[in-house]
Amino acid sequence: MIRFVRHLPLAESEKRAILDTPREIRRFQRGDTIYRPDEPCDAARILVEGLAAQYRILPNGERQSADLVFPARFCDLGCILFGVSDHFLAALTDVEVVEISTGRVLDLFARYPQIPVLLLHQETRNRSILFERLLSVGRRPAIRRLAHLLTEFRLRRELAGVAPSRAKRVLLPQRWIGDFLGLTTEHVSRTIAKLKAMGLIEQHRNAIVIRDPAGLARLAEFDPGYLHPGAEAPPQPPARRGREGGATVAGFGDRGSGGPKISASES
Amino acid sequence: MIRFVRHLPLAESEKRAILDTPREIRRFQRGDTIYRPDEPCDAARILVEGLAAQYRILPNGERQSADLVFPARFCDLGCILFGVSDHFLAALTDVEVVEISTGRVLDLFARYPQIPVLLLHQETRNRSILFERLLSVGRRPAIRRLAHLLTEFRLRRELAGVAPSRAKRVLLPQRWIGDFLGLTTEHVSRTIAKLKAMGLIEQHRNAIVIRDPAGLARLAEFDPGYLHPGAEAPPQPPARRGREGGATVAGFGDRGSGGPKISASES
DNA sequence: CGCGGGGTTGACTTTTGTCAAGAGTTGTGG
DNA sequence: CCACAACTCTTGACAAAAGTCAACCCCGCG
Repeated sequence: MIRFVRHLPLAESEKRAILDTPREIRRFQRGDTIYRPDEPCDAARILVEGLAAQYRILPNGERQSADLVFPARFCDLGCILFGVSDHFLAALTDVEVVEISTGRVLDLFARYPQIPVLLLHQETRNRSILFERLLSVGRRPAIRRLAHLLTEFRLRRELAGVAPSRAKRVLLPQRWIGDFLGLTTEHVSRTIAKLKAMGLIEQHRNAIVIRDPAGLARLAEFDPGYLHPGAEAPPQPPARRGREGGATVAGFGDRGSGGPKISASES
Repeated sequence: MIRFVRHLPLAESEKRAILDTPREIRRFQRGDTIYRPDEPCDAARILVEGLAAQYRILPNGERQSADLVFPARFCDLGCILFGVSDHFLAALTDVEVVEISTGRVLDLFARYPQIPVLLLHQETRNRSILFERLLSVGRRPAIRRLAHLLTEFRLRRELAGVAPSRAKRVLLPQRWIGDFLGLTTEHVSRTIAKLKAMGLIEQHRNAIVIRDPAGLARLAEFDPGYLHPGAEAPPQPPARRGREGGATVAGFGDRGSGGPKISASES
């Protein structure tokens, strides 16, 4: 149930502390709104199980989604740091969320300085992903946008440990795909049809299955660098101090630099 | 020169430490590329003077810009945290950048845990701003996009301490405006013309001057919440509890901890 | 069964992009 | 100090991408 803590790249003592922190589990079903920006908000929320999507709305009701939230991730730092969240969170599947009160989180920050650093990593990566989404929406034509989104989600699921075969299935209502890509559902539907006609994907019921990951990535001109693949999930044993003027920080030892490259085009 | 440190919401000892850290100043002129994602990168870069823009490019050369970098801000956390930066930084004016080697920055992190927390704040806000940009590009028509961008920049400059009258002048090539908004320069030009015709802005040479800030904000359906205005510049935030040097996270003292109960899942 | 929520399809509209030419500016060197 | 080159911005005619509206299909479900 709190298995998610195990996957964080933190030292044992830090995990201990998190596990010892009082928390509350809340469950939601697919389609529920987990939180909204206009509610008071005094707890950190961490997704434990399921999949959720962050989005904002316009006065006319149009929605734009920024990103998916995967398990073991903070849903909204804004809530602890600013006391408000700046978006809606929707449950894309049945979902479990852990809540830890803001006060306790800040306490953890103070006692375990590695935690803010970890979050800083995650937030920096989150911003990078968002930047890439903006690039898609701003400059790529619909078909590439879609190819890119599908490739990104597949890759992120793999990086999070999902088996490649499973990661090739994307189960996401077209309405949501449109909200990620800034497209209408009609256009999403037509675009999916094109991808299908090209033999890059197939559809089973409401799921998209990537048939040719490499081809899809090529069409998307996908460059995985922005995901900072090296910095992902693999539980990182507590680090000893690095050499060279402290080139590493405990817990994030040798992330990044020179890091492992993931080719977008594996098949 | 390092006046920028004074504006950071940190304790004196922390500012001292930053000031005592060896660093290097580099200067660039308008139009220069300050860094690119394909270069090795082993230092944190903090903008001291001037204005810069972060952008990514597509293989065909199209650009999408994410955000402006204002003075006293880190340009790219990715560089220290992951050893690569994921974007280009262009100097929009003549610019001064301070570089502090990654090793020393990580050392500062370790010795002054408030610093990562401060950066976490900034990065969370940065992501929020980026989210709003995505909302613009994905869902708002060109004229609102532009109105929104102009309003955002004006407001952010005011929040950073620029006099309102000065903040109403936006000096930004249309090429860049297009890169922020995902539009071509031709379309930007036409859109500016419309805003002008509506009496909301005027143009003097290459500068746009906001004539009717309220009207422009209204057209943009601008809601400033995403800027987290409370969390901005004011050097010493209100610490209601422990002062300076203690157990509280500078400026984030005690946000509501005694947890009100949350209602269970809604439908 | 009949209902409803996705998803699909087609005809048509609107927005934005493309291409091309021209007008202002700015800066530079002769 | 002028002339010209190099930008940047503007404008127009046209093309393409994406949106709108409306009907319809397909299933799963009560």
